Amino acid sequence: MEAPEALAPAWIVLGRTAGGVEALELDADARELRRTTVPRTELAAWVAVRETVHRPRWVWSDAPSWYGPLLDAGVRVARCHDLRLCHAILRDSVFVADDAGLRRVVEWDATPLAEAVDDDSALFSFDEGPVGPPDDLAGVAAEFERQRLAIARSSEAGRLRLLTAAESAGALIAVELRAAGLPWDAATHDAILVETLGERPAGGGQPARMEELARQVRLALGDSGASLDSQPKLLRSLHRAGILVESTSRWELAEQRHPAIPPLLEYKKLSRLLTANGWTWLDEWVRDGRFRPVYVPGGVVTGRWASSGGGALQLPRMLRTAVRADPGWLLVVADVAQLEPRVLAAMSSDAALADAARGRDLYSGIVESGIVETRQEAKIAILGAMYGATTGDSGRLVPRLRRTFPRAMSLVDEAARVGEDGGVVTTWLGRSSPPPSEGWRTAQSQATEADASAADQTRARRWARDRGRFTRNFVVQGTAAEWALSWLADLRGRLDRMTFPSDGAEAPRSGPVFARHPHLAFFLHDEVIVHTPAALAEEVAVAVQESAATAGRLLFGDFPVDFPLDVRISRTADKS
DNA sequence: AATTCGTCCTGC
DNA sequence: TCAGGCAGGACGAATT
Repeated sequence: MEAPEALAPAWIVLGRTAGGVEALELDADARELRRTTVPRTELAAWVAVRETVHRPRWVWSDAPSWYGPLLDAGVRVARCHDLRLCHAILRDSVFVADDAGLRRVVEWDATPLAEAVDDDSALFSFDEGPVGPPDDLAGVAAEFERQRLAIARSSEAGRLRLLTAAESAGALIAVELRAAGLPWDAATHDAILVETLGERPAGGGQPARMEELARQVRLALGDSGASLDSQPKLLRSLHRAGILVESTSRWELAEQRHPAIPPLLEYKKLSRLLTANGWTWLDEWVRDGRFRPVYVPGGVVTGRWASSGGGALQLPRMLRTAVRADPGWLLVVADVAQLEPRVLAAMSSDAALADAARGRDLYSGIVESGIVETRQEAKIAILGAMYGATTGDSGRLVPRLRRTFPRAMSLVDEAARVGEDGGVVTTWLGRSSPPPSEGWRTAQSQATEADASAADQTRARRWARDRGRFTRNFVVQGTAAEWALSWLADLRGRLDRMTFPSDGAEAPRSGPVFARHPHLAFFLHDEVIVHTPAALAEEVAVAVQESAATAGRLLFGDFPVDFPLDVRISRTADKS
């Protein structure tokens, strides 16, 4: 080999120069081994060799800008450290006491890359500041050293290592998900649209069924010119017809008894489908049989992913039959049952809640424990506990949970108290909530002064409770996101190790990089879809389960909580 | 004319 | 389906 084993790099830091790329190879203790300049055109091949020989952790400013082009060139890597994402975590984490100067470096507080990339004007504007983090080797290596030290000096170094590794794995997976795409059958989608909306109008105008429904509504209202697409105008038309609603929202309309209401509700439903996921969406987002949304790891304060473009977070259920595996391939669709309460049980060491959850539907387990009558009650009670409900059925049921699951409830109650007091809360692995805004703190301190008005005090209390609900949910939602990232990262590794049957299915349309392995095709909070050669589908289904168990052990050790999955093997991603 | 705000609906 | 957390996107209306 070209590099002697003794000099095998554990880390390779990449930075950009005018003509190409500079690489700094480091050993396991981050001591410098070599510096190399690589012409841009040779980067993919250079990376491929080192990946094959050494499997280093690639250290770069951000995964999309580095890994996107590498993947396009057919090169995958196993591990990376995404400095931009990890900076955001370490900057805010209360587990970082000695930050090695990390919090003083503002240039790494860049806007999420997807925003910068999507906004063409940012490329040409000079007054909006940097669109991305620093990218020269000196700047990148310095930030890496700060992050390395910040983690190493933390009393919770193990958790932060896990979190930064999981976050970085997520960064790779997000790029790969976009490159692979979700197999999408445009013909099925079109058939659903035609069946639901009616034929697509040739020369503009509305689909046939919507047109007919609109006619029925106008007839029933006795208002031939009624506008159904403008909320204020529709509201006025309804009032003129004697339908005295305060809004045009579905639940309020549904309470009314009037012949115009059923066709109006149906019209609104169809209108929603047409505008959000109609033919325009299909033309714009589905190419070559793939839906390729932009995933934004760490895009949500809690650590959940966001998405940008295509509405990947809101694929309507009725379109899931359009998600269709390539010929000879299958989809393995898996989601976790009640992830968040299970995570809560584990992080609070609440054995009673873990018992109620074990091996079955958690809500049924709570019913069996006797504190509520029905599964539905159990569900709204648990959701109320995690979201901070104080009124209604949910708020009424929460006190019962407090008696039966005191440890779990005190964890979320304490998180809410800290938030109301202006404090910071932290997930299991160390992602901390942002501190309260200046305006929030000002409102709180003003409300305690002698001349504070009743309105000031009311507002301050409301804002305090709002923030308490946020921090209450933050610890659970954020830790669930950490579990999900661990699940995903472990699964990715298992899928890569599976061998493609040589005489098996034809290559998928996902591109050459994904032609030889089952690969992740979709991820949303607690659900994954794997696109796999049919012969490997059973093996993939097992791997998905094993990865869930591994994620549980990785985060919570031996604490006896399980994470049962609903796993389906199918041509489509239909939910039964 | 361009940008921001508010409403509504989808997902977890 | 209301309450109670986190999102994205479309659209019309209001604002600049």
